[in-house]
Amino acid sequence: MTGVAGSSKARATRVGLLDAAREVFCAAGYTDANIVAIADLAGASVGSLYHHFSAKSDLYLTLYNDYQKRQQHRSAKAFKTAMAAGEDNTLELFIIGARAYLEGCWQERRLARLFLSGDGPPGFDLVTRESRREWLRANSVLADGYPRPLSDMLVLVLTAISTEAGREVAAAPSKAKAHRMIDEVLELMGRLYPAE
Amino acid sequence: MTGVAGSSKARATRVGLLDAAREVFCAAGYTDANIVAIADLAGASVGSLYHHFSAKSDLYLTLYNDYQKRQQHRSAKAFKTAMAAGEDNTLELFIIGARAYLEGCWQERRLARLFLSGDGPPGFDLVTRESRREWLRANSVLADGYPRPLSDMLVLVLTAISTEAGREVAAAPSKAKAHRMIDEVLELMGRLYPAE
DNA sequence: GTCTATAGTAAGATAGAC
DNA sequence: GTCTATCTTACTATAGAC
Repeated sequence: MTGVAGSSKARATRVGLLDAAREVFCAAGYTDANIVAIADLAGASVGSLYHHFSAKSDLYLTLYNDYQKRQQHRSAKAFKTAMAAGEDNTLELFIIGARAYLEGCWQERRLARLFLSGDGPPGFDLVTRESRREWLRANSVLADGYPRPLSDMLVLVLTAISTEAGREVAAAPSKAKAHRMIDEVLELMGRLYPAE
Repeated sequence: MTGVAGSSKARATRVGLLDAAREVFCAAGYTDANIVAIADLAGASVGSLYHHFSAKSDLYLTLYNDYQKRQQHRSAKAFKTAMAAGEDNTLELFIIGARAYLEGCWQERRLARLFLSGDGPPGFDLVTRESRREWLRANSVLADGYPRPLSDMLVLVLTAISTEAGREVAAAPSKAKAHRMIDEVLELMGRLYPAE
C-alpha cells in the first residue's frame, strides 16, 4: 500500500460524504440541510468535509452534475437510436430526447424533485439554465446537417415544457400515472410542429 | 394632528423602506441584498425596518404580492374585455390573459426579472406556484359556465410557457424585440388547440 | 408609538494540531 | 487526510431614548 491506499480511503470518505449529502438534501432541501448533519451521517467531521468540498453549494452542485450527466446520457442514447432508425424530423427527435429525460425524472425522482424544487444554492437557476443549453447543444451536434433547425422561441417553449413536466412526473404517485403524464405532454409537444 | 399624523409618518417610512428594498433587491438579488443597505438607502435604521417588516423575506414577499396583484389585474381586465366582445374559446381567453401578463412583464421588467430570477427567500417557488394557481382560479371564475375546461396537463404546459416567456420578455433588449417575442410565443400557444 | 444602538444567535467556513 | 475548536457574517430581537 503506497500513496494509492490513502487515496482510496480518501475516495471512500468523499463518496460517503456525497451519499450523506444526497440523503440530507433530499430529505430537507438545500436551505434547511445542515453541514454538521451531513458530516455526522457520513461518520466524518466538518473539517474533513471541507477538505473534500469547498462549500455546502459544492456538495450540491457535485450531486447535480452527476445527475445531469446521467440524464444527458439517457437522451443522447435515445436520440442516436432514433436517428439510426431513420428518424429525421427535428421536432420528433427533440420529443424522443424529452421522453428519455422524463423517464429519467421518474427513475431518479428523489433527486429530480430536489433539483426541480427551486431550493438550491444562490445562482443555481443559472447553472440549470446552462445545463439545458448544454443539453440542446449536445443534441444539435448529433443532429448536425439536418435541414430545419427549430426556432429559438420554439426551443425555449419545448424546454420550458420539459422542465415543468419533469417536476410533475417526479412528484407522480405511481409509475402508471407518471407514464400517462409523459404520454400526454409529448402529445402536446407534437402539436407544436412548425406551420408552413 | 393627532395619532393620525404619526401614523402618516410611519406610512412614509414604510413606503420608503419598500422603495429602497425594491432598488436593492433589483440591483443585487435576494441573497446578496443587505438589510443594512436597504435601511440606509431608505434613510431609516435597521430597527425601524424590523418594526415595519418581520424579516428580509417579508420585504421581498410584500413587493411580490403588490406586483402579482397588478399582473392579476391586467389579465382580468383583458379577459373581461374579450368576454364582453363575445370571445368564448377557452384557450383563446387564456392566451389573451397571457398577453396581458407578458406585456406586464415588459412594463415592469426590473421586478419581473427579480421575481423570475430564482433568487428569492426559501420556499419562494411555492409562493409563485400558489400565485399561478390563484391566477388560474380567478380567471376560471370569470369564465364560469363555459363548456370545455382545458385539461390539467394543457394548463400546466400553458403556464410553464407563460412563465418562461415572461423571463425572456423581461430580459429583452428593446420594446420591439419584446413584442415580437410575445407574438411568437402566443402563436405557439395557439397551436395547442385541443385536437378532436 | 416610533426609532437608535446594541446584543444574541445560528450556521457556514477556517486554522492549526495530529 | 482528519479532527476539534474557533471565527465570521448576517439575520433577529430588545432595551431604552424621544
